[in-house]
Amino acid sequence: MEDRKKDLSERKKIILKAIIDAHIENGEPVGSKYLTGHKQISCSSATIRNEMAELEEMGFLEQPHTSAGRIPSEAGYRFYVDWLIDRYNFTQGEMDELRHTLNQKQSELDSIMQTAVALAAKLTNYTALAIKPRQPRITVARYELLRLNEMTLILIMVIGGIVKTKYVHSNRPIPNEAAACLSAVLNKYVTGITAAEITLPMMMEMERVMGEYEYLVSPVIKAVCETISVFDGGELRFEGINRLLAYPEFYDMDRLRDMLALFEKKDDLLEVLSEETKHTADDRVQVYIGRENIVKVMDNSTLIFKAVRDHGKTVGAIGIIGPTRMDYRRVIATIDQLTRGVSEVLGDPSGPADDGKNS
Amino acid sequence: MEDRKKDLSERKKIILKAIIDAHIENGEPVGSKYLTGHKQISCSSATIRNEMAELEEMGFLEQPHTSAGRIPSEAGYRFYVDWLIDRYNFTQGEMDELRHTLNQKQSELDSIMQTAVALAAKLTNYTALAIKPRQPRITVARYELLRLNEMTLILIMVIGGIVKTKYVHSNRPIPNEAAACLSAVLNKYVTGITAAEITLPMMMEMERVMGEYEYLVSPVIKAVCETISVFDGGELRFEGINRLLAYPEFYDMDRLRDMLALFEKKDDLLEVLSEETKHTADDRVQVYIGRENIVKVMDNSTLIFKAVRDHGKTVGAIGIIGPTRMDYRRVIATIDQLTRGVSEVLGDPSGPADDGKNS
DNA sequence: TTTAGCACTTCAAAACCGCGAGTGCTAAAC
DNA sequence: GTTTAGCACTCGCGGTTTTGAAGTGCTAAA
Repeated sequence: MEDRKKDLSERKKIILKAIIDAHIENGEPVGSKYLTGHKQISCSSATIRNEMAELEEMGFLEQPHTSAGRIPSEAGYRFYVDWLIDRYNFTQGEMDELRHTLNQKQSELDSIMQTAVALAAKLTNYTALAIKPRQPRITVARYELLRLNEMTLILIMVIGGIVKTKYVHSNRPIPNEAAACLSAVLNKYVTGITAAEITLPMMMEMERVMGEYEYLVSPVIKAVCETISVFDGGELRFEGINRLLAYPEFYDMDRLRDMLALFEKKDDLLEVLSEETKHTADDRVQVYIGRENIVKVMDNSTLIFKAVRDHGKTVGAIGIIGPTRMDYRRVIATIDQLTRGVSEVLGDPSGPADDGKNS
Repeated sequence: MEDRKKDLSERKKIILKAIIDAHIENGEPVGSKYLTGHKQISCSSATIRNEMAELEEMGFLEQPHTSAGRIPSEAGYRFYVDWLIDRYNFTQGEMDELRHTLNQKQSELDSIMQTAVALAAKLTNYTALAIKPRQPRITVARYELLRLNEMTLILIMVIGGIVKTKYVHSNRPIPNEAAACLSAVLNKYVTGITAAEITLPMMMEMERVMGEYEYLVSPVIKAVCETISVFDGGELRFEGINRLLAYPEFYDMDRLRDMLALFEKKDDLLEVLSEETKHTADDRVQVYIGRENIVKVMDNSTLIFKAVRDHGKTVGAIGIIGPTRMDYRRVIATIDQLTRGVSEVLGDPSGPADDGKNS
């Protein structure tokens, strides 16, 4: 990797950066003449043309057609993000707003993520997403049952620090003491194991212990399994979908439709993201440019996200999605600060630590 | 109202209906010659032209420009929906699918609505929406507190048949017995009243009763209020946003953007819908055409929805949103059947009753 | 190695044009 | 009085042509 940095002469780097900056700014192909005005470049347009031709040969630039300027290729953006980009500094005001908004609603992870993702959309003006990754081996830490009425119980489960509730309807009246009894049994037999690990002998054992209330075991266990399977399914939430339309690259109806379909189907993207958020141990902002994304629809889009940690454990991720031509500097910085902020609100000490380099 | 029906001669009605049917079908302005082929119309194109001119004068039709055919005006659609439309009959297959899908997931209102709205989008091929209306005077029926760990309680509330949970963090250790004690106090003092009705004297009284645990009262009450205010905020969920793009009337980027923004902001629409769902006592499918909608963005769109009742109480609504030119027949029938189906699954006896006329 | 000059390419927007659909009107027919 | 045929007129749509600007690659000189 590091040697690739040396592949380019200093002047080529300046030119490449200037081209990408300009293209990000206005979205149009940039020509040699335009760069003449750039302060760090002091050669003529002809020289720049030669350099550009070489940069194209190397795969960092491409031409929509002869006689248009150059636009960055995916490799170009990749090089830019990896080596050329400089750090974006938030103004104090922006930082304040960010902190303030996040601290507003001091409560569940869910609502914090919701605020954060809304903020991400607003600050970057791209479509933002919040990811709750799949958790294939999730277990219940604790059960509690309440008797709601004659025929209905409320089943309360503490799963991965989150509380989930579910009704359980019975076809026979439920005596008052049955609820407490059943919670005790559940807590004894089915804590710390996954849904798949609940075996028939276990259920029979529970029914034996429950004595005359054995008829409640089966519906409750069914409810437990259902809840777990819904919970570990992961979740993907979008905010600011309409912001896509602000960018000419999404003016193509077909692409737009595909994109919206992607947003609605969620499964594909969730799959990918669950993998990524789980595996990447490092705490960097992840940047996937164009075809680096596994989902075909996102060929011309960039996905940027970073995991949110709560006391070292990955509990989700926040990111944005937009055209490959995007303001990487600002977006990367925003996502970085935002995830830090969320961790902070969650009380994670590792939050404010700051290293800055990103991949 | 009824006399307006007489305003139009039988022939005019046939012609108007034919025009609207044709326009719904193919989206293009329909001319006099085209109607000659219609089976119920047996006069020449010239006569039809005269009739059309009169219908235009009355405000039921309009011309995009001279020398184009006519398209229905909003008043035209309104008349069509009120008087001209005939009933759409589902095939047995369609009915079966509907029932079957709805019965799949026999559980919470939330997930039933989710299934229903997905089904609505699929069946109609328009964007579907599920509404949980605002409930300004919501009260908690029952409280329960669990001690999660040293410093945290889980607050469980039964609100309007739904269970909500929330963490309460304390700054002092919480003894085991405090939870039970506090639930008893909550159940005694703050059931059946709205958040606004919790007064300072009441809180002081509770603190007195709680004795040494009085430091828990304030954070818990705060949590209660927060939860209530979030809960009665109402909810609006969309499904199938990408289906908008299938219709040429949304090919205009600006309109599309506005529409998506509407979907994200939700507040406006929720406001309107909460009002409507609450006030309309009757069990009809509601149809709002074009500028009949209070929200300006929806000028060229139609909103169709119907309340979902659970044992007589309105618990939500399901609807669709689409271009003014839409297949009213099918959509109205679909929404009607769908809400009936949901009520049925919820166990509401009034569900399957069937009258059919709609406004 | 850099630069000025020039011929060439390509696309985008504007201008143009003909076609066809559909109308309104008038006058004749029923 | 109502219906119909006929006709002149209008207007937008789609395709083609024209024009112009932008930018390149190459060559030859500095």
